[in-house]
Amino acid sequence: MSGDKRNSNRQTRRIGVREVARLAAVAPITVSRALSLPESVAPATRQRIMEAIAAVGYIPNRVAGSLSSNQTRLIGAIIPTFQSSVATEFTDGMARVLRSRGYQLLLGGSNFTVEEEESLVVEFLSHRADGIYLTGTTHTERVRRLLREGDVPVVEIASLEGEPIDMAVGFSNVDASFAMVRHLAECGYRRIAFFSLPQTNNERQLGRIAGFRRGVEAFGLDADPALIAEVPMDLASAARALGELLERRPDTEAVFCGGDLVAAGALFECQRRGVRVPEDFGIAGFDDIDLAAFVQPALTTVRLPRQAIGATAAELLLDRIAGKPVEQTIVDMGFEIVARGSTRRVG
Amino acid sequence: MSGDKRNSNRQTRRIGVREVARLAAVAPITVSRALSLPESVAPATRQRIMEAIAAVGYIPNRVAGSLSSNQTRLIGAIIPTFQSSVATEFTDGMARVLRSRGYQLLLGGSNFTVEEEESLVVEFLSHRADGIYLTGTTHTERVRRLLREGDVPVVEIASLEGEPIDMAVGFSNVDASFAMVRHLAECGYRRIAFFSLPQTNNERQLGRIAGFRRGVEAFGLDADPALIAEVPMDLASAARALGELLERRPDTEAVFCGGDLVAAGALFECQRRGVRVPEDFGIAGFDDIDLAAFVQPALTTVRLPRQAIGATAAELLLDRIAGKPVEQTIVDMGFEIVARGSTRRVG
DNA sequence: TGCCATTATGGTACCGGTATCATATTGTCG
DNA sequence: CGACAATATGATACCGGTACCATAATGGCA
Repeated sequence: MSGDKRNSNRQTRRIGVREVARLAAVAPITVSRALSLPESVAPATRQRIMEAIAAVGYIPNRVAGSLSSNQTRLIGAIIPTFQSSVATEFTDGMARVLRSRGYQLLLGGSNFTVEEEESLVVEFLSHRADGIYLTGTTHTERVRRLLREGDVPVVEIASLEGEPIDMAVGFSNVDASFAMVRHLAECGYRRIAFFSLPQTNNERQLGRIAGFRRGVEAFGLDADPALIAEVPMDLASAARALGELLERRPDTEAVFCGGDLVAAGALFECQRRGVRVPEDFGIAGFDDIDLAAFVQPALTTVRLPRQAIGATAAELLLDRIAGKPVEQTIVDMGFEIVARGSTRRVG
Repeated sequence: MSGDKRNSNRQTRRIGVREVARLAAVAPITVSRALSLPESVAPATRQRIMEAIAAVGYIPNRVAGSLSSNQTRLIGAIIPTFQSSVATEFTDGMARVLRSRGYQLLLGGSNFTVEEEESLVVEFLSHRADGIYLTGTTHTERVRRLLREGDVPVVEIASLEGEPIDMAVGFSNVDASFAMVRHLAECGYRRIAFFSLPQTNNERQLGRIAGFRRGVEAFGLDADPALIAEVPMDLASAARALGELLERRPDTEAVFCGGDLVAAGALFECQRRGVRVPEDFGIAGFDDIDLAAFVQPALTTVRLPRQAIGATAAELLLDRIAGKPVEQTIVDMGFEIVARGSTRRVG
C-alpha cells in the first residue's frame, strides 16, 4: 500500500568527526576531545577544530558517542498523566536542571497503571537512559527487579513512605494529611469527609487517607467510614460527589480533598447550592495549585515544593551518574499548611 | 572533591544478541530479525530465540540498533512551557500515538524563547531524533535552515499562518479570534478590550490580535487602540489588568482574553468589584480549559481540538518517517466558539 | 646535560546492533 | 526429474564516535 521512497539507510553519509579532523589536520579523537574536554587540547588546536566544525556545520552524533562511551545523557521520566499541573510542575523542575547540565528528558505517561509504567521502564532501559525518574513508589515486581539489578540510578518522587528502589525525594503524605486534619479540627469542624482521588496504584492517596484516619482518631473527630469517598480528578465529578455527600450525610461539616481540583469543584457546588463556605461548611484541598488561591473564598490547602522536588530529584540522579557519593538517598522536602478563607469557622 | 568510583565504562559487558544467539543456536542477526520482523523467522526458531531472551533477561540495546539502522525511534518535541495545561494537552495527544507505535518522546521547554528552542533543536538533532515537533512557527533562522537541510520530518502545531518548515497542524488563530469578536458583537458589546498573552516569539497571540482588530473593523466596533493590552498568563496579573482597565476606561463593555486563565482572572476581579457579568461586562476567553466551564458564570471561549492536533501531528511525523507519502502537509483542525454565561447581554 | 614527570596528540580496536549480500533449503511446476 | 522461485538463515562489515594505551614533545630540576 505504500512506498517506493524507502529509507535508504546506511548510505546517508553525514559529516562526522573524520571529515572535521581532516580539515583541522588532527586525528578524529582530538576532535572528540576538543568537544568533551576542551582544556585537554591546546588552545591553537582547539581553535582550528572549532573553525572546522563551524565550516562544515558538524553536529556530533550522540548515538555513536553513547554507544562508545556507555553514556546517553538521557534521563527517562514517568509521570502518571500529562494532564495534571501537579505532575508537570515536578517535571518542569527536573527538566530545568537536566537541560542546564546537558541532559535530555525522555518523558512518558503511565495513565496511573503499573503495567504501562513497566513497559516504559523497559523502553527507557532499552534506550539506555542514564537515570530513571518514577512518580510514587507503587511498581510491578519486574520493575523493581530490573531497576535494582541494573546499575541505573533511580529516583522516586512524591512519596516517602515505603522503601525506595534507590533514592527518593518528596514529603510524607501521611504527615501532611494529618496536619490538615489538625487544622480543620482547630477550626472547629468535627464531622469531616475525605474525598480521595483514585487510589489504584497510588500510594500517595492511600497515605493521605491514612493520615486523615489517624487525624480523625487523634483529635477525637467523627469517624464515620461512610465519610470517605473516592472521586475522579475533575471539577464535574467533584461537584457531583459533594452533592451526593450532602444528601447522604447532611450533617457533614467539612470536606478535605486529596486534590485541589476536587476541592474547587466542591466549592463551586456549595455556591450553586447556597451552602456558605466556610461558615456552614469547610473545604480543604491538597497541592496548592494556582486556582486554589483565586476562587472565592480561597482554598485552604497543602503546599508542596514541587519545582524543588523535581530539581532535587534531578540533582540526585546527576550526582549518582557523575559518581559522586550521594550522602542522603531519602530527601524530605516538607510541606506547608496554607490556611485560607475556605476553613475559618472558629478561632 | 569527588570520586574514586569512576564509571568503569567499556567493561560493563551486558548481555547482548551474541549471548542470546549462542543459547538459541542461531546467528546474532537472526535474533535481531526475530525481534524486528518476527514473521521473517521460522516459528520454531523464533520460539527458541524468545526462550533464550527470557532465560537471560536480554534487553535490546537501542543505542546500538539506532547507530546501525539510522533510526532512533525518538521524536523530539519542544513546547514553550511545562506549566500550561494547553501545551501539555497537545503533548499528551502526541505521546499517546507515539507510544502505541513504539516511539519515545524527547521533551524540552523553550520558555517562550527562540534561543532555547534553537539549542534544543540542536540537541535533538544530535540525538538523531527521527522527527521534530515544534510549537508555533516563530523560530531562529538557524533552526529553519538546520531543519530544512536535514532530512528530518518536522511538524509545527497550533498555528497555520505563515509557511511551515515542513508540515503543520492546527487552526487559524486569526479566524478563531475574528469569530469570537463576531459573537461578542452579536451579544451587543460595542466597546471591547483585548487582553493578549505575552506576544514575544508568539505568532499565535499576534494572530489573535490581528483577528480581533479585523473583527472590530468588520463589525464597526469601538477601535480604541488603548483597549489592547498584554497580560502575563496568571490569575493575579489578569485580575490586576482588569482593575486597571476599568479605571482607565470605565466605559469598556467587554474583554476578550487570549487565554482562559486570564479570562478567569478577569472574572474573579469583576466579582470582587461587584461588576455584573455578563450584564454590565462581557468576558470571553480562549482555549476552553477545564476551569472555563466551571466558574460562575461559565466562560465563553474558543475550543480547540488539542489532543487531536497532537495526535495528528504525531501521525504525520510517523507517516513521513515510514516513507508513506503525506498528501496534506498543512492540516486545519478547526475550532469552535463555545458560548456560555459570561457573554449574554442581548439577543 | 640527562632523566623523568607532564602535557599534547595519535593509532587502533571496540561498543552492540543491523544492512547487505550470499548461501542453503524447500517447494512448485512443466 | 530438473530448473527455478521462494523462504530461511548466516558471514561480514560497518554505523560514528571514544576508551585505552602508546608515543612525541615539552619542561623542571638535580
